[in-house]
Amino acid sequence: MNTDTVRFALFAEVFAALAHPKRLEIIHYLGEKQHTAGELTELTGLSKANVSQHLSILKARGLVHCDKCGTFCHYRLTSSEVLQTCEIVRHLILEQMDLTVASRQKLAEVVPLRKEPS
Amino acid sequence: MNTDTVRFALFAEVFAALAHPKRLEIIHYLGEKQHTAGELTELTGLSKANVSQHLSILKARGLVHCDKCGTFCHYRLTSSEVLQTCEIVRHLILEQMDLTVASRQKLAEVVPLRKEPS
DNA sequence: CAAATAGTTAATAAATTACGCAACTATTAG
DNA sequence: CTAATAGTTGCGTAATTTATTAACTATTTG
Repeated sequence: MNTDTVRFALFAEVFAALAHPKRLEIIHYLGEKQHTAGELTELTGLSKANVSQHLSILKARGLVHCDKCGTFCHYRLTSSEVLQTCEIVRHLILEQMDLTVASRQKLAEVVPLRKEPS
Repeated sequence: MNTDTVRFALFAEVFAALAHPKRLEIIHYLGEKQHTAGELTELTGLSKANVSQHLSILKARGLVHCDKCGTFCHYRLTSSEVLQTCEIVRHLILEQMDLTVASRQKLAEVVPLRKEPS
């Protein structure tokens, strides 16, 4: 197993942690301010156990950090770069949507689109 | 299904496309210059079919674009933001490594680490 | 100490993803 | 038209991921 193989696998693990809608939602809430596991349970509507599992995945990949305080676990993002990553992907998605719209308009110049019933 | 649910799902799909070592390797090669599917087969050491499957996932998520030219398919990254995303994650990983080293050193100040037999 | 609260962990079943193989399409060359 | 080349697609199986349930630890409170 060469160095690059390990490197790509490491990257893939971080991306895999981000590859779940509910984990992204958790990250979104933690981007605003820190939250306890219980608060995230309410915010996401998931079960306590499920939130805990998601948080442990995010923690294992170094995306969130946990401060234990009594019986409460205060979670927060480890770095602003977590949100930055999401922000760039947001641009990517928007670009792609623009492209879709653009190519649809281009198409419309050749074959006029029928107005869909609203 | 509310708007945010859809939004997080969309993000998750893009991250899922990035959550595979070989797809990241493909992105790495495409970051240097465009390549045909056949070239990527050689570069990655994967089977032709497998490369094609990975490329179709990357294409479906809008990360790569394909120009067909005769029987050849020239693939390229759709945007420099694909590499930017990887770059930020690289920082995240490095930060985390630094933290690991730092906390290990901090620990060493209290409880001297025994040298492991090499 | 007992009960309540906050959270984690383990086990399992369902769903998803990955990959090899074979069959397939499409383009080019003879 | 036939063969060769470049690439894609469908399918079966193995591996991984996910969510649920129940059981668990740890801390606080009465």
